[in-house]
Amino acid sequence: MEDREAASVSTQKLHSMDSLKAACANCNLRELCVPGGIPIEELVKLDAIVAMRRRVKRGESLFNVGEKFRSLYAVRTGFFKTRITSNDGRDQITGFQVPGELLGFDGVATEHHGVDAIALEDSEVCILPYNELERIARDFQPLQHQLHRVMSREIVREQNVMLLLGTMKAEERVAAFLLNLSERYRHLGYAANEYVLRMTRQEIGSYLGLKLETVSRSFSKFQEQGIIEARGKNIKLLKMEALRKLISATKS
Amino acid sequence: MEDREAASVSTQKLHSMDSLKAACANCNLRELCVPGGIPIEELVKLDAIVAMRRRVKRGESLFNVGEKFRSLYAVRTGFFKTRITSNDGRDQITGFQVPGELLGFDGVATEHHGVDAIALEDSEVCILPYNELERIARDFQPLQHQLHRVMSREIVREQNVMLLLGTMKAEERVAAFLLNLSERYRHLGYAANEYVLRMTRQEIGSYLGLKLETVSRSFSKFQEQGIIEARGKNIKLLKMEALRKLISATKS
DNA sequence: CGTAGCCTTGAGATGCATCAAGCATTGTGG
DNA sequence: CCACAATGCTTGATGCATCTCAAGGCTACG
Repeated sequence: MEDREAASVSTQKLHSMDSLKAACANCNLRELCVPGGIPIEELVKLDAIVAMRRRVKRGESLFNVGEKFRSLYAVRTGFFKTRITSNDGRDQITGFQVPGELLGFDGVATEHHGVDAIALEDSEVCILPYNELERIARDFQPLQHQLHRVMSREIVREQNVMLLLGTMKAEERVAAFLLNLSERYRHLGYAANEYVLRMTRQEIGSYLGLKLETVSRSFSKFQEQGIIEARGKNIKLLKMEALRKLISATKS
Repeated sequence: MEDREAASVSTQKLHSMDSLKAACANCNLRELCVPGGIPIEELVKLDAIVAMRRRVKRGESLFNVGEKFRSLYAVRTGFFKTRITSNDGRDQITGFQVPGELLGFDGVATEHHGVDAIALEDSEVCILPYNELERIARDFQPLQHQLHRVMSREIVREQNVMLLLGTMKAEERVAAFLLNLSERYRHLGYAANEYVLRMTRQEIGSYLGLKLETVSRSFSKFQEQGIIEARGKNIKLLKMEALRKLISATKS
């Protein structure tokens, strides 16, 4: 419930010399800046408000349920999970976030965060104060539109997770998960067919609505079939086409 | 893929005399207008762009996957479902919409609709042309903020559905569904403990990730226990507290 | 080097899906 | 207005996918 930005030691104001280029030029702020083709003079304005950074160590949270919502966060480096918890203590991972992705939209509705955001490795985020973001979005239409696009994309992503949770079998879910991660790593410029998982089997299971044993068994089965190689958290996708077939095996 | 607004016979321009009051004063446009406490002069602007209506008969669709996105829709009267479909033909209902709620946010990201929206009874919607909505949101901060709140609320709603699909047992899901409908009817000024379902068992099942037989059995069981009375689509909630207990029966 | 967390694998239990049959309700055309 | 067809709903019997419980091995970190 506290205002962490004010208190956090790891929050730092960038030197103004840096800030012109730093935030949106060097930063992987793909989601907000890149797709709109935002011109340089507007990037400067954005830079001005995105000048704050914050480091979050592995296992620590960026924000927690109930905290006052003030900012969105753009992942610069690292890896996060978001987690929702019900009254009676059930929880579910609602997403994993990689560099370039935005966090915190759940807080806009109620002005309080509705999920926990937890770093799965040492990470760094850009802080985007939400009031200021709304202000410059009013003056600058492409940014406004881009902001709406990102929120809409999150809605669409969640609808697809609902489809996965509501209709797919365990192995199909795991295959879809592996391919989704692959696609996102590729998009970041990393290898699409070989990566290191940042989350545990139990976290994968929580996201997919499965128990960790079921995730493990799916991995083992794919490995027997020669579709993947899984040594702990090291994953190689040997037959991506076979994985794709698994999730689109025409059900009436 | 067609531009229905232009072609539809049931779309009608309101008389300008009416339009001053009609759209946001008489209309149940709760989500966008009411919570912000939007002043009358701004309501006039909103009215100007919301002057178009459209009727959708039971069973017909308001929009379909792949259609060009141009507008959001506010349900004035009636009842809708939204449905997502995967490549291989699996589908899932992603939500039910009652009067006052907005439809179509999934289209903003890609400029094409990602779900089908289908009327479950004869319905009427207000058409909110999206470009114009963005334009006046730029000039009028409370509307901008309200728009963001509504999108955020949709994100939060979907996260809660993910939690339901990922962690709850069949009867818990059905109980949660009945209570959720109850709450929304209450909010519309109807009885909270007695209502008529507008959707089939199979549609409820699709939304909850269950088969229709399982939904039916849950209803029957609740009825045996005296918690509800279910005669076809007529539902009475006799013991709301018991229903609430069902969904928060402390799981470790 | 030791310990705690993480992962794998097996065996058995169970909740939900599937298949099937009959009943109820709604809408339609005679 | 009635008869009938189509659609929706309920209930039972059976099968199977995934969970649960358990044990042992692996890995990473202090």
